[in-house]
Amino acid sequence: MNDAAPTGDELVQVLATLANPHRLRVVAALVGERNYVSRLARELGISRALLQVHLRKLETAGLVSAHLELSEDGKAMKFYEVNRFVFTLTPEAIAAAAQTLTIPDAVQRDGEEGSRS
Amino acid sequence: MNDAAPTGDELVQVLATLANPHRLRVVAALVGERNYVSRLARELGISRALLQVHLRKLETAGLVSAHLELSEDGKAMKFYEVNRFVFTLTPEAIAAAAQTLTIPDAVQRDGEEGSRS
DNA sequence: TGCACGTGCTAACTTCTGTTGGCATGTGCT
DNA sequence: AGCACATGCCAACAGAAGTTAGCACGTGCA
Repeated sequence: MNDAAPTGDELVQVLATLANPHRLRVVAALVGERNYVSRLARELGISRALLQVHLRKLETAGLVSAHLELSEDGKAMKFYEVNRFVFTLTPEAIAAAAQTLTIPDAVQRDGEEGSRS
Repeated sequence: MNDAAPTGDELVQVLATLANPHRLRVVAALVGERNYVSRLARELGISRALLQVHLRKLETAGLVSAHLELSEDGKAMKFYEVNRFVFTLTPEAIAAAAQTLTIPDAVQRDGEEGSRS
């Protein structure tokens, strides 16, 4: 989740996760200000159910992380915060990542093995 | 298409475009080696129709560019090559981009404009 | 003429994703 | 008890995206 070359699949996942206005806003809202689900949903003006889905995707991609906490009045609240990450997208970086993509399904011919850097 | 802060919508488009194994491979195949559609399709092992769709997306996102050329034997061939681009993905960059996202759909109420920060 | 090779397009199917709404759980306070 | 607020999950729909197959057009060459 750093600047080191990500695998193709990781890259695809991160990009797919970030390629969504809602999730971009979620990340933006979380920068420098951790928050819990319900409140975040209110601030962003979207439903909790929807936000949860997006948060889950972000978390799965490793872009945000969550931890459950108990507020003073005993309520369980799930706080989210953004992780530090840096992804640099250039043709070369993509070319490198593409070589580590898992094979769609088929051939993977023989003379091919030296694949992994 | 450079390192300068992209708008939210641009970012979303680029990320969505790159968030696909096939398109990653296409970009990879095009790095340092321009190619024409039919040949590229053969090399990648995918159908021309499919490749065309992906190439179009890549082109729309500004990641590759095409120009029609006539081969020596008079055949019209469409050559593609990758554009130079650099996108740096960090929480902060995303936060900045998110602010320039076009409104999802509805209200865009009046007192809303100075919204952020 | 017929084949090989290049281009482009579109209709149709399948699969994935986003989104909503409802219902369940739990707590503290009046 | 009833309300407000927190969490979680799931079924269902709508729409977007990926993919295939087939057709059109063009050229050069045996």
